[in-house]
Amino acid sequence: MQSFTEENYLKIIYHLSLNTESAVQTNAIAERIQTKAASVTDMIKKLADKKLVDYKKYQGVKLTESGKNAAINIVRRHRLWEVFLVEKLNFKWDEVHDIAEELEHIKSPELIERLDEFLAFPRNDPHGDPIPDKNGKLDNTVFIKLSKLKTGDKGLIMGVSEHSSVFLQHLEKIGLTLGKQIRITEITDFDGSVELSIENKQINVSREVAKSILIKI
Amino acid sequence: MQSFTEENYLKIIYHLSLNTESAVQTNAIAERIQTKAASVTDMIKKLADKKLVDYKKYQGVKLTESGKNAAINIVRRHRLWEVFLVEKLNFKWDEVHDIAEELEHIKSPELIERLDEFLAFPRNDPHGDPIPDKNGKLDNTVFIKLSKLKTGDKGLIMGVSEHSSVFLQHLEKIGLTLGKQIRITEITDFDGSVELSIENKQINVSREVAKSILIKI
DNA sequence: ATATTTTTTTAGATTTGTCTAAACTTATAG
DNA sequence: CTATAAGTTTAGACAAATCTAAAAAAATAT
Repeated sequence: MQSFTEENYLKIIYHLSLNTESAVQTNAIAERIQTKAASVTDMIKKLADKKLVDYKKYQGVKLTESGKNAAINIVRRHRLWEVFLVEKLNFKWDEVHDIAEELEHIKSPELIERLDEFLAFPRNDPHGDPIPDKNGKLDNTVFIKLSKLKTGDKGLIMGVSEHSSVFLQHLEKIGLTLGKQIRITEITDFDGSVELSIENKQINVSREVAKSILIKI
Repeated sequence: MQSFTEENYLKIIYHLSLNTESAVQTNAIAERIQTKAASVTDMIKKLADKKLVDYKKYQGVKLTESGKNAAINIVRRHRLWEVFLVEKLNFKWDEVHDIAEELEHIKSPELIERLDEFLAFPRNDPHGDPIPDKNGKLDNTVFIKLSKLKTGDKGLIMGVSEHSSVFLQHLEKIGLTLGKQIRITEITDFDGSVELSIENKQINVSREVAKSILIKI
C-alpha cells in the first residue's frame, strides 16, 4: 500500500505519460507536483525500489504494470468522487477538483465499489473524462477537439482537455456544458475562431477555447 | 489548520474528557492512540504551543476553548460521514468506523455543510451519538442505560455506549437496532440480566449488554 | 569539438512524528 | 515517612519527505 505522497507521484507520472511515448522527466514531475527536482529524484528512487516505476539515472521514469494499476485506481477514485460532489452535493464542475484531490486517497476498496454503485456506475466524470472500471479498464472512445470540426458539422459536448477554474467558469457562462448539442455555423479563417449554434443561440468561441472542448460526432 | 495527526490527538483528548472533570492523562492518550507515552508528551507540547490544550508538566491536559471547537468539528465530520456510509452506501453500523476515521480529516468546510444538507441534517449517527451542528452545538438529550430501567418500563433504543464490531454485530443478530421500541418484562436479581419484549418477541440480554444500550423513555 | 546551458543527481540539513532508555515526579503501601 | 511502584518527561536517535547548494551528466550552440 502506498503513502499519500507516493500516490500523488504515481498519479502525476500517469497523467504525464499520456502525452508521450517516452519516459517522464524529473523536472516535468517537479513542476506539476509543486516541488524541487531533488525531491523528485528521491521519491523516484523509492518508487523504483517498490517496482512501481522503471528508472535509469538521467533517463526519467516509466510506470511499471503495477505502478500503472495503482495510478489508474487513484484516477478512478478521483473521478468517482467528482461525480458524487457534482451530482449529489450540487457542487459546480469547477469547484470539485481540490476536494476530490483529498478524497481520492481514502483507501477502502469496498467504499469505492459502493460509491460506484450508488452513482449508478458513471462512465465519465463531470469534465467528460472517462472513469476506469474496477478492473482498471478505460473506455477508449476518443473525442475530437471542437477546433478540428468543419462548418456544418454537428456534435455533442463530451468533455474538456483544460481543467482550470477560469476556463470552466467561462464555459458555464456562455452555456457550453456537458451533453449539449452544437453545430458549427462558421469558422473565421484568419484567427480560427468558431461560430456555433447551441440551443438556438449563436455564440462565438476563440480557437484557444475550441481546442479545449471535446466533441462526439 | 491542524495536521491529520494533531486532529487525531484532539479527538481522543475530547473523548477522554467526556468521562471526567479532571485533566486527561498522558498514558490514557497513549493507549487510545496506539503509541508510546513519550510520543504523547511530544505532541502535547506542540498542541500547547498552538493553544489548543492547557498543559502543566505531570498534570495531564485539558482542551482549551479553541481546542474543543476543533475537536467537536472533527466529531461532526466523523458522524456525518458515518450517516452517509450507512444511509446512502448501505454499510452496516459496525463497518463504518474505520472508513469515517479517514474521511473525517477531509478539510473543506463547504463539503461538510453540503453533506449535512444532502443527509437532511441528521441529529444522530448510526450508533445514536449526537451530531454537533455547524456551530458546534450538541443536542444535550441524555439517554438512560437499559440496565437502569425497572420491570415494566418502556422505551426506544437510541444508541450504544460501546462501539466494537463484535458488540454491534451481536445487537444486530438479536434484533436490537436503533429506533426500536422495547419493554422490560423481568430483571433477574442474581446476575442482573434483563428480559425484554421487542416486536412481540421475548429476548434476554446480559447485564453487560444492558449497560451499553441507551434508551429514551 | 569544445563551451555553454539545461537537466539531473548527490550530499547534507530540516521538519514532523515516532521510538527506546534513562531520569525524574507523583502516588501508594507498608 | 520512607520505599516501591506507577506515570511522565527528557535526551538522543530514526524514518519520511522535503530543501539548498554543489557536482555531474546530457543536450545544445558555436
